Amino acid sequence: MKNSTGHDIADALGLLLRRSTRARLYTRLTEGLGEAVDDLTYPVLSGLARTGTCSAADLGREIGLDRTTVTRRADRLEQAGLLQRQPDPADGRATLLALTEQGHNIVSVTRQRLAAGIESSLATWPQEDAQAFARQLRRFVDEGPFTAEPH
Amino acid sequence: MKNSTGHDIADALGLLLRRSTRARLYTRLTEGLGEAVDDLTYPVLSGLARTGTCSAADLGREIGLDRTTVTRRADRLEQAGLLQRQPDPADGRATLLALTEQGHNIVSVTRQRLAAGIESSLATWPQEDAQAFARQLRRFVDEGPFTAEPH
DNA sequence: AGGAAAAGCGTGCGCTGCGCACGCTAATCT
DNA sequence: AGATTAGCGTGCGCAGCGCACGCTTTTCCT
Repeated sequence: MKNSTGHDIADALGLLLRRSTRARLYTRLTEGLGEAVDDLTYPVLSGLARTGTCSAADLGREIGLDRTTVTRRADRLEQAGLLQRQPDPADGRATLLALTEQGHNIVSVTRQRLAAGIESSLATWPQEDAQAFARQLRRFVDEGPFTAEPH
Repeated sequence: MKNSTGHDIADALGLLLRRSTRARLYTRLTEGLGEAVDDLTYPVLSGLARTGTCSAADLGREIGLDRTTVTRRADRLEQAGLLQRQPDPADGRATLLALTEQGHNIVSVTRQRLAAGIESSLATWPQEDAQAFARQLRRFVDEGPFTAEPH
């Protein structure tokens, strides 16, 4: 009955979440990338990079926000030239959101920043440990208790 | 140059954060625990369990919120009997926040829920893998790129 | 084929939560 | 002792969120 592993992980996870709230992490990652991209708009940018060109409603579902909220955040990003609205050629009502090249660049930069931070903090780890950890983390996240959607 | 480990971890981490935003996770964890405890008030409760009885200002620093915000959330928790205000015997101006027994119970329940969820998702793992993962995760979080405080 | 229902978008509006500024009391410094 | 500082609660303005509405286009049903 020495299985306190669940508690250990819960503790570490709690600490991780406390440290890297979306707000905190994204604020830090997007520092100095222009006024339009901050902790609120970045999820839209990043989500769009993940899904590829799509509608605001779809993107909203992806990142867990209301359609209208996405629209407004997208407004800011569009005005800054990071994002572009295109009429859907297949559907006259629909408006597609598409990253511009500049938008893709921003996402690249932030992702690079995050990966670099992680790698530098892994610098002292034996490489095989780091790789094992990466695999396990991936598996944990995929199978984990947070897999189910909000509803 | 095969070191894409940083990117792998960054991806998994991104997914994890997307799934377990404070709002989502805490909403789920606090389900059915009464009207006073939700994703907003729970961090106060949980933080107070961590720090022990302390002032609202201190607690605010701990959980990254403004003093006044903590005060207001604490109001709700106090009204529900989960938390109690005590005049600081050593300082006439100060007001200490202290969990009631009922408050401690709530925290226990949510922590148990989280640990149980994690353990069940680890059920298929070899025990030594799970323990190794717990150790590595703990180390990663402690040394990690998110250690530094916001300012 | 054509009218009704549904889907998609943007915007007006009310609600909520946050943090700053103020006023007050108590402690600390000179 | 008088002045400054620290701590608390509350009033207030601001920002973001999501619902509801009006509009256009598509889809469905007869």
